[in-house]
Amino acid sequence: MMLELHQLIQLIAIAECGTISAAAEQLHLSQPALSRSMQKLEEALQVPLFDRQKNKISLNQNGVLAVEQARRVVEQAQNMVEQVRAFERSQRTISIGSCAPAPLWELVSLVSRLYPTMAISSEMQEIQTLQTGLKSGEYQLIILPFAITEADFYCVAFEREQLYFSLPPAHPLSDAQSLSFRDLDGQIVLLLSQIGFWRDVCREKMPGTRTLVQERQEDFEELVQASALPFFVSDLAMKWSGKPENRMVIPISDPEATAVYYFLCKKEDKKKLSALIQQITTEEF
Amino acid sequence: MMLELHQLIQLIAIAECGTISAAAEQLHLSQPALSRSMQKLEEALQVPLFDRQKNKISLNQNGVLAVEQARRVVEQAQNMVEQVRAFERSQRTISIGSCAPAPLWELVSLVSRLYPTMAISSEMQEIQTLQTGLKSGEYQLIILPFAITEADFYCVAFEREQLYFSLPPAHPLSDAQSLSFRDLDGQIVLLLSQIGFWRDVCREKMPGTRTLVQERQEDFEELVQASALPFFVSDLAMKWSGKPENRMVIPISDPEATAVYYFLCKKEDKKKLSALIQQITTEEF
DNA sequence: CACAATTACGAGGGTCGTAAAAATG
DNA sequence: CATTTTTACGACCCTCGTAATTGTG
Repeated sequence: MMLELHQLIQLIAIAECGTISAAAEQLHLSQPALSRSMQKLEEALQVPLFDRQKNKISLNQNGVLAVEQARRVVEQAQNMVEQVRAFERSQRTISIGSCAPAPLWELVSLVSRLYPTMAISSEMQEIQTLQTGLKSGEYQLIILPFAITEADFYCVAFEREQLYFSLPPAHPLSDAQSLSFRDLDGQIVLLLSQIGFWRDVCREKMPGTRTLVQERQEDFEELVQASALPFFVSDLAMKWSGKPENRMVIPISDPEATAVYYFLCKKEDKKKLSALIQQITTEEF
Repeated sequence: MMLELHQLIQLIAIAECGTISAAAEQLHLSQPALSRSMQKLEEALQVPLFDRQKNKISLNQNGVLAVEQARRVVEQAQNMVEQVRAFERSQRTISIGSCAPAPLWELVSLVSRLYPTMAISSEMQEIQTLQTGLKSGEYQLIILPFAITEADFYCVAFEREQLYFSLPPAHPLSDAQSLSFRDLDGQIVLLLSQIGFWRDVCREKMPGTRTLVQERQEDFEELVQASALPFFVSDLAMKWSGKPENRMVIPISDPEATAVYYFLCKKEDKKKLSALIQQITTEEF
């Protein structure tokens, strides 16, 4: 005779339900089946767990202890299942964290082509979170707007993004060859919420600006069409989605309007990601 | 599908044996049965655990993690079995510790009459060990040669033992009415090894005496018959085993030759042992 | 060719559910 | 009389072992 997990789960159910009948129902099992199963458990333990009166059954002191112990065993087993599943999942997914949306467009497409069997999970996060996440293994690779030198990290330039103002033709500054953040500071500007670290740049360089932040892409598009408000575009955004219609696109001259994205991964993962790294370092962006 | 303990045990066996065949043999199982069982396990976990080459099987990374986790689960389960069994055993046994053999004769017989369903385990131990053992629950009741007052303990006098010298008639002191330890100090004395704290009394009161210590009762009896050496008896010993033949029995006058044994148990156990305590406190010894 | 793993298949053991019995409030 | 537990019994699922297949060193 062998102790089995399902018996422990049943024991716990009985402890929680009070009667065998109730527990059997909860377990989608017939009453007699559960009754016999508990007899088997007592047999396996070689210890009586219940006080049996013809009509009623209740845990004796052994039973109370056994339930307590069984909870630990079952918890440990559930823990095992979770851990193994999580590990397996992590084995076949590449988690990407980025400080901005644009690099993901290129990177996700690249990764999915190079590692077609892998699942890809990508998200935007605070720069600090990205770094600790890379260290902890939450991310296999991250995109930062600057290079960092850390012993465990491999770091290489990935691509460049240039920010532009998008202005309606009627806008007083729409014929400028170039503008700075200051030129539009104080005006109302349309913004998408999911723009990562650009949000911080915006706050810093245009502190007097009221921003209309749109959560949803569609709402943003709607407002772009309907309003004459300025907003931001970038070379990468236009490469992927095209130039905004009926708009003047004017480069922003501040150095902060140009981002160079760096690709980072753990050095121990360099081998696994070698195909990707090769692609990045050789490809022309 | 349900994770089961026997599958985890099998997984561990495979990890330890290296091949399914070897593990199957160790588990007294056929090779195909074990092979299928592991397929079921992978199904239950929804995670592949093995690298399968037509002819060879080996744990993959998931498998290595799973084995590690499985060990914990199985260990926890074994631990559960042990704990529950130990508890059950402790429930139906009364453990008695004594500083000397004589009180056990009466006490064990008393306990076995009063609690016929209980198993009795009795042993002699150092006084210090007895006290800590009572506190830790290793003993339900102990016998000490003195009373102690401790908050958690219930303490009551149990019985009295008076020590005698047993001398051959030809011994120079054999006609004395009474003797002290000093009177025989320096002579050779026969001793049984299992006499508990009397051994300490002996060492202290007769420091110059060489003792011939016999481990086995039969050897002791043999020497008693064959030699003319003095040895000890007590009123309780004589009550249970009779007077030694062809010997003079002479009381020892030192106060240390009289022991008053005290019965101690945890106050929380007083109720369980009430029948015994009633017997002890009312009975005349 | 010995050895290892998987697949196929029939036998047997074990567990299930239904039905019945016994006991209790 | 409803509720709860246990026993009895037949059905069925599941796992086992044997045998056969495939592949490897």
